[in-house]
Amino acid sequence: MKLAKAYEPKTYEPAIYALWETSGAFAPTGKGEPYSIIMPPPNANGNLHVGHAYMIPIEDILTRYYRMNGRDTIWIPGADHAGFETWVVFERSLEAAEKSRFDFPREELYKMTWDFVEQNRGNMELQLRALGASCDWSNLVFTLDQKVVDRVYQTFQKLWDDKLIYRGKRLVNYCTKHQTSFADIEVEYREEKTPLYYIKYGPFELATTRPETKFGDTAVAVHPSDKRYAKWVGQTVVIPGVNGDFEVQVVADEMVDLNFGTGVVKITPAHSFDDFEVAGRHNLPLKQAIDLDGKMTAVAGRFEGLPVLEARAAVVKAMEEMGLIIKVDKNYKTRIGRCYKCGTVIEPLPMEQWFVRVQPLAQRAKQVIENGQIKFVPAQKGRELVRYFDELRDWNISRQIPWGIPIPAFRRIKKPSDDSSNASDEWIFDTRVDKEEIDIDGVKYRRDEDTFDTWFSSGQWPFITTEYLEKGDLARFYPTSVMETGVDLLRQWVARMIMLGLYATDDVPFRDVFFHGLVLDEHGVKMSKSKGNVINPMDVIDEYGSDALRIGIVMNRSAGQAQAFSTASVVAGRNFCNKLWNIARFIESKISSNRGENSSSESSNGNSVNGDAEMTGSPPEGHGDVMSRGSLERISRDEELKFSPRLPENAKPQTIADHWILRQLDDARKQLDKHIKNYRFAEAIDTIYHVVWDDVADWFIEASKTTSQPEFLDYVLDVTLRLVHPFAPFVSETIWTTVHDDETLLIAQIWPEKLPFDQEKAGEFDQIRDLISNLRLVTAQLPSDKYDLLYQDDPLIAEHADLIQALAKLQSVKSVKRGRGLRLAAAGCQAWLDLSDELIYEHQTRLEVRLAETRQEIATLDKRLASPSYTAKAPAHLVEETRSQLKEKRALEARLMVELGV
RNA sequence: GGGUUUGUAGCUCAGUUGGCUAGAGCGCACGAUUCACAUUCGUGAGGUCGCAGGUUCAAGCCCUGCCAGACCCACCA
Repeated sequence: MKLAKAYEPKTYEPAIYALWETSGAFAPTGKGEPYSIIMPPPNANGNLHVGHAYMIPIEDILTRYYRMNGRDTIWIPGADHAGFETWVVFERSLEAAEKSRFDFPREELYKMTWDFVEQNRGNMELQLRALGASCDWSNLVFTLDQKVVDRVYQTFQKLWDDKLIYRGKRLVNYCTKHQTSFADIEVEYREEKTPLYYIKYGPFELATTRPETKFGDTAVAVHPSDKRYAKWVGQTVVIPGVNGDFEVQVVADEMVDLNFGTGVVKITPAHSFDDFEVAGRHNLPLKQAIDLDGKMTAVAGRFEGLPVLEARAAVVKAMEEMGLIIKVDKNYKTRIGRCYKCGTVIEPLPMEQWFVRVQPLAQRAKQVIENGQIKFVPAQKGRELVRYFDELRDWNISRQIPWGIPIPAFRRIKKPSDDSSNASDEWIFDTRVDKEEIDIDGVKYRRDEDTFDTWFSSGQWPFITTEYLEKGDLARFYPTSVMETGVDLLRQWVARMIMLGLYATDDVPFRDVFFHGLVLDEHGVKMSKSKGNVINPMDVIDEYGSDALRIGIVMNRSAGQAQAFSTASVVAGRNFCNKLWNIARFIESKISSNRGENSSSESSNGNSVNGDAEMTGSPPEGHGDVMSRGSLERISRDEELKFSPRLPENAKPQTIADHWILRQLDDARKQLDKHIKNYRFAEAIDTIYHVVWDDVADWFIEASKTTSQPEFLDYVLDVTLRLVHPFAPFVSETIWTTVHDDETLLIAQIWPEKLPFDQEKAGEFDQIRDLISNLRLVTAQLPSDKYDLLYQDDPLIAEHADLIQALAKLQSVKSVKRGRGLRLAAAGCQAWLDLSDELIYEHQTRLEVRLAETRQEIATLDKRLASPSYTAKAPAHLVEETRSQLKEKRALEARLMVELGV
């Protein structure tokens, strides 16, 4: 059978994923301390973007790591109905069919959107699988699932009963095209040029960019300390306008900037957020001049019905004719809010909406963060939230799109005879939202047509998905262990989860929060469709493999920081997988040749025994072999599979290299534990990358070639695969399932515990390594040739002569009575490189440089130790360290001097 | 304007409570190589850690100021 030289991810990944999924390995075990992560639900009918390709690996590393550590682990996937995103796409498809939302009742629109989503659904879930997400699919939650709706209604009712919900006329950011209001964070502000009109305004002059809102003016404001206008404050003045005279009050308010324009501001409470606040402070009436279609209302008189911009032009013209315009600054620039989807200018408009009285919730959330009950990574994000909670204003939870959870509220239909003045009595809570009208004791009510802000439901996500309040099977996973999400969702999502979690469950929704930063393009520029610099993670997987993408994207990245995507890192990730693959190929070949001597029929598929073929067999066979495993009952998660390092009697570490590699792997294990605990994923990748490449491959495997012991090699591979698995699950599992014929899966194995090694022997290998490095350094400078190493009374060299000869590529290693040639500067050895005088002479300059460097270092250390304040104040162990360093350097200096023959 | 954050090798970035002789990947230079891997191996060059002060025995890390960039919030009618 042809030997596949390289690891081909595409050949194995889908089969490996299917194997995991069908084995039941993703499900919690019900044993051990719970560990839970809830996946921020990707858009159900969208595609994953490169941000997901960062988020999913992080969550998967955590999940796999804690699963291997014997925790009762669940990672709950989700799918988001993506209210607004989806609605925009769907509405565009309606427009394409020359239809509009106004042609259908709400139920039908909802159903149509549902079907639309259904058609486009599934991609996202396949892509999560391609990324290797080991999430529990059986517990996937869609944001419009009945259980979500039920719980959201109960929370709404609780808020309602606690008088934390109210109906208020508030200015909303309104897009007249989408016919919906937006949260502040959904409005995009851009600096734009717009004329600033200086106008005569009764006894005043003032500047405005929006003359058409004049019909909604109910006051003018001046600064309280402005002497120029003090006499007017409190009076009502008559303003001649294009529709005749009208009256406004003069009020004094701090919001006015003394130095801008004339220091006088016209107040239009219905169409400006600031003015609305001023109106609140001074009890000013609201006059609406613009309606929901962006056209002038009846208060505009003869301008009624004109769209805003036309009205502005017409009003300006009329004012010019009346001589009310003093001057126009055409180069004036201001920030204008626009709809982030369609670019329409956002109008501040007064609307009746549902609001959550948010401060009581916010203050509680703030307290929890200040008490340290939720750990933030990076920590400053917690402090940012504390400030945010203090400033947070009441939360508008109404949205005017049909694609969402209907608000369960009905308003009494007034009869002509009614004279109801108490507004709060008109609304009732009722969940029969499928009915347009309901009848209670002969009184008819009409439902609110609005839906909830998606953040209102996703803010309850942790306790909804775990069915905590319903005391469901997953309730033990609440609060969740960690919430992993993007920094951009700190306020809109994380803040709301904390507030609503505390409110509904009296507990924090999660213990830790980890924020990942934005993934930028290769040049550090934000990705966007319009710029055409979007990287599709599926293309990357296609070219380099899933593990490569995962390593490449997690490598060189720190929490909360926006950082560039690097193809070079993905390439490094792919090379790493290939390296691991080849380590396994090498070890497998040693094991199988060993087996070949002892037994005759070990192959599980009945083919002739050939390790290489088994390991790298062409895809159909490999695939079949892989697929034959993994039914649920075949996976044993029981005690006997526990990793207690299962070291066979004949696989004990023997050589110093054996002890050394166990020490290196054990160090790596400890490092990985620390890094994962601290959410330092880039460092963890770095650790695993180097222990596998530098230590296992470059030193241990190379050393093992002189004294091969297959059982021990097998053991090293076993440990290595376990350590690698959370980071590169596909390649590690592919190797595991191929080299083991015991039906186990790596995903269900236990993380290594302390490894058995002899510290002293490991140290001896360090010495040999040092000598080999030294030899390589010297010979690299010499003409390419093979040289002889001579040693004198050196048992360590004598014992490991073969190893040194092989790794340093020497011609021979010989014991001599008296050394000659170039004395080597490696610590604690009596060795010479047998060189001619000419070659020693050529090498001398290098040695001189090295000697000078060493002397410089000695001087530095000397100086440090000479300072009495250092020896007195620095910690004793550091002073001791400095002393031993100095001693070493002095010894090196002496050896170098011997080499140089000085 | 308020706040956060970044500035470390040619590029992308690490550097956890100050102990560093400042690291990694990629790139670059030189050399090697039939038999696990050219997606390889060995060796090396390359940094006054944005600038200027300060604290300390010791500063890439702490403090102050400045320069340059990014982001968030608020916003002038």
